[in-house]
Amino acid sequence: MPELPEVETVRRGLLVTIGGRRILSAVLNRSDLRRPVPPFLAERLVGARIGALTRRGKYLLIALDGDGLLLVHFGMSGRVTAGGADLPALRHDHLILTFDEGTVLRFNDPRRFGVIDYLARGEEDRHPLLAGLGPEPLEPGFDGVALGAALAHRSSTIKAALLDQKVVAGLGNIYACEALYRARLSPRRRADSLAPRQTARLAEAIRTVLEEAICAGGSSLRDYVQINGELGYFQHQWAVYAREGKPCPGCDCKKGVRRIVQGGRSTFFCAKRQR
DNA sequence: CTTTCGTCCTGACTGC
DNA sequence: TGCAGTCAGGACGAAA
Repeated sequence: MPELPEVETVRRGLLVTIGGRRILSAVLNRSDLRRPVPPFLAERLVGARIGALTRRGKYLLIALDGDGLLLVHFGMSGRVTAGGADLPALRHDHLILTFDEGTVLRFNDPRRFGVIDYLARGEEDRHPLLAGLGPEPLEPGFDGVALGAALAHRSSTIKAALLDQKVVAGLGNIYACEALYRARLSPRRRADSLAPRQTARLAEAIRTVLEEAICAGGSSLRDYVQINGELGYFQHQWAVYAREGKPCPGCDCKKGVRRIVQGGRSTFFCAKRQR
């Protein structure tokens, strides 16, 4: 479930471990991920030096000298770890990169919902996976007005809308639930029913929950780890997610946190506090 | 156009 | 202990 904070944590970790390094070897063990990995990927990577490391929504973009970009999406179970050459190869290590000075980077994804792709620099805006993405919630332009515009004329629930990457890039199930809790908005509200002050509150809640999660190194539920293998610890700060029946931290309601299913996804919320 | 639903996949967990 | 069944969920494509 790597969402924006987890991808951002990986990006920052990679900055330190592989920034400026040269790729000595690239081994692609299997290419049948969510979409096929380009067959020429490995040969393009060998010899390349790592340039800028950026992120768009839940996508990690690793620039290579020359004119290429390595695009990585973690899907459900993807993880990237960096270590020495002594680390044993694991099942589901789909891409293994060895760098000068001996660092070994592994992309591991048991469920293979992840994506690895290669694109030319300047193609970012046209790439099918990136072209339709909504605003970056941590960029300055993201506020209640922008969010309100994205939610206008949407009849779906606000919860479903927040999971739509066209509305805002980077939220998944965990942070959508947590942001709605912080904004005191019911996940069952129609997306287009929010008043301006409510969209402002929600935009601010999205921003703060993501920032706090990044500070905590992300949330570790089952699969996610930071690139050094350590767990994130934001899961200890969840107010509602995966806390069905437990007391809501913000009020004394008897029922506690409730779980409902929306669009096949679990939603956790406090019916008293969120309206 | 928007929205919903089924699908992909494997590991962790539950219940018998 | 073992095995079958269920569940989790990001994003796409098809259908409504």
